[in-house]
Amino acid sequence: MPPAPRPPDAARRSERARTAVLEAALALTAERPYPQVTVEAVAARAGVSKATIYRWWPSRGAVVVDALAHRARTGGDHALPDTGELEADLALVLRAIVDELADETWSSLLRALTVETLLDEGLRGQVLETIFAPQLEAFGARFAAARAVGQVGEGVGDLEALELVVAPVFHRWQQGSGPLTHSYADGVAARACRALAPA
Amino acid sequence: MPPAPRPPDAARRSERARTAVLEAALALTAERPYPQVTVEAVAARAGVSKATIYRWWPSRGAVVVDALAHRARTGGDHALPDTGELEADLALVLRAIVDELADETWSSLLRALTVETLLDEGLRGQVLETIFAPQLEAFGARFAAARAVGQVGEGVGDLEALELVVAPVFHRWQQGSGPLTHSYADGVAARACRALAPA
Amino acid sequence: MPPAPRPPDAARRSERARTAVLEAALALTAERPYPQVTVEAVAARAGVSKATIYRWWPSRGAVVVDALAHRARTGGDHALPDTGELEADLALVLRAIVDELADETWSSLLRALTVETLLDEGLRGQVLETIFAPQLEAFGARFAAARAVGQVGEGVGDLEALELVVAPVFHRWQQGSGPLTHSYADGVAARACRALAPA
Amino acid sequence: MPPAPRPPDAARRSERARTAVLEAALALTAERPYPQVTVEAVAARAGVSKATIYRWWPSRGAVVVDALAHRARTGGDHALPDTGELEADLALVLRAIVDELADETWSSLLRALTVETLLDEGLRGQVLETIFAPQLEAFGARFAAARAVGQVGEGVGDLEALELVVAPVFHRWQQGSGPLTHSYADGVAARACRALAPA
DNA sequence: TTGTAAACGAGACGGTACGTCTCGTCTTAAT
DNA sequence: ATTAAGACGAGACGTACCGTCTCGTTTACAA
Repeated sequence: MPPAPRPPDAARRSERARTAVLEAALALTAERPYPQVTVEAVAARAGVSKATIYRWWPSRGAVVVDALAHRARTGGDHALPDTGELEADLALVLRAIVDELADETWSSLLRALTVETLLDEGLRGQVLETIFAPQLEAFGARFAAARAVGQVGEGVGDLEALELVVAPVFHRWQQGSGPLTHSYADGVAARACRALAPA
Repeated sequence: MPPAPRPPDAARRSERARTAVLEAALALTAERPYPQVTVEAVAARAGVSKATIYRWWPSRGAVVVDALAHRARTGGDHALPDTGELEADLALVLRAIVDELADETWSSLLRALTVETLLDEGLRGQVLETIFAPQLEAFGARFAAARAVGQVGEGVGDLEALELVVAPVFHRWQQGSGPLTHSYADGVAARACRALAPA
Repeated sequence: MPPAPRPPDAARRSERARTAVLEAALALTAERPYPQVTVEAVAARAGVSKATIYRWWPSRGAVVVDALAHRARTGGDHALPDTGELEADLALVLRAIVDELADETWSSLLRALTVETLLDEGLRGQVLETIFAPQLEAFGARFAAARAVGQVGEGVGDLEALELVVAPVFHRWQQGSGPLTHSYADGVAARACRALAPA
Repeated sequence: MPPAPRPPDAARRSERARTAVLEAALALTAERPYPQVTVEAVAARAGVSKATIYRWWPSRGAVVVDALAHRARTGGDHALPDTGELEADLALVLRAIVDELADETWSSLLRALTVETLLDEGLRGQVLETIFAPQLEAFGARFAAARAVGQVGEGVGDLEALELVVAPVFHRWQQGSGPLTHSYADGVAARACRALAPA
């Protein structure tokens, strides 16, 4: 067995380097085709040596996921609106999502994130925890409120409800199978609510 | 302008080479991590020179998409069962999909396909036409029958209906956010039918 | 055991690339400190890929040795002058050597060659065969003629005689222990002849 | 102009660290291929940080030269034997040199020293002063005695005489052009004395 | 304050895969 | 049946990154 390379000392880590790498990764991912987002390019853009990147992240994908997780973390709360009308609230959220997906910057980032999760099981888990879970929690809170006022039945779990709401939108975005408009968002919200309504 | 490289003569194309490449691509994609499915490896496995691959396909992604499209084409019909009960039929289809996704071979192929469509706009369109469209048509036919017997309302398009049915499953598969079981498939079918039912 | 990487096919080797590499190696070695003569720099200067260099040479040292051997090979004959007077002939040769050693270009090349032979046993043997041996032969021929006319005794081998003549000069060059002038060359030739003269 | 990094205060220098570095450098140089004698390795072996080495020595070569100079300094006197017979005394010395060169440890150190002097002009000068000059002096003393008893002529300087004696041996060692035996040493001594003898 | 420990920027290392380009060889379809 | 156009295999090539390494410097902590 090799002498087990001692892990780096996190206490001595340069915050400057860390931030520069994450920002460079985001910027490059947003502005060029993903295959051109190489570790080399990130290092150059960040003014950091490749060794520093490999010291702290195992792969390009890990950097990108970390960058997006970092942005998600610092991006403020994820709480859904609650006007008392679930369908209207969901429509609002879906319209926002649709708008984001229309933004080429955001779209590029999401594509990159998706590619990496498809290529690396570990990263998928990380995305699940750091990005997906908080969103599920936010949706769960809203669904709980809806259940309390009888807008959602008891038989459907939060995860299933969330999928009902967002999966069609992401599916369409990923397939390019149809337009992503506000009216489409409204329709998805309406259908989801019909499916979720108590029997 | 460069002298425009004369396109190869399709009439003289070696069917042996073509088949070998597609099969090698499928086999490699199924059996190893996708980044290791290189053109070089496909050529070696197929007993074909790299030049031959680049003569007929513009990229690795194109080979993989072609391979899967080929399999889809020759894979028999896509018609959905029609027992008169939409929900039961959809549940059956979703169970079959869930089973396929559980198969590591098929799962690998789908992951590779997804990655390529995310990285190349053109391939996404190709997948849409050669793989997605036939499935949409099959679903559309079944939905039409369901509408005829009043199990599906008039207000929902085929595409939206299809998304309602399959998007949650693929979403969960891609995120790894929950188990992909038969009972889950049944639940998705049930919720989709509630959403689709006439008002 | 790894699958033994098949050796490259020498028949297909690009003479252009080979020549460019050897010339670039010589040029760089002549014009900059030897540690800066990297494989990377040689490749860049030669307009050749690093892979090509590594395909055909195992190390930087091998390239440099090959380059110098190539130059020695194509550099014309090594025959010593023969005026009948051994001492005068040797003085002439040593003056030429001293002049070469004074040339910074040649001096750089020789330094590099020496470094590599010190670091790699195999290269030392190669230098011995391709560069040293021909010179020994040339000297040997002259010594034989000198022996025939009684200017050199029978008891001294060619190798020992050669060392007597050239070792002091190279030693002084390498140590920097004294000036390398024509009169010094004359002195060395004179002393060597006294040592070689028949008893 | 940068704030001119104050040179370290030699008075405060840790003798422990200095000794450990020099000894580690010698040990490593003796026991492994020279390219693997890195500053990192020396620091690790010496139980000293790299920064400490770079504070007191400008380069790896300087450490090695310093280490060998140190050993030479503390290695006792260099006086040559004087039995009244120059040739016998020189033969004795040359036999000792040949024995040393046969020792792989010593040979490794000398190879390293030679490499560094070839790569760095400054180090060559340092070696000349600290290692070569004392030896020249020792030889010079013996030659003076030999001149006094008429075994060496007046026309040959000490440096030239020294070269005549030792250069062939080092030349052969460096080239690997022939065996380094005691009888070879005797022959070199004999030839040198013939060359040095008064006219 | 010195020395240690370790992270850092720089950049060469040896190597993989890319996509292009000769080469001969072998197929193929139009003479 | 012959021929010639051209697809084929093989594989060397220039390019671009990979992930690792060493260098020499810098920073933060310990004695």
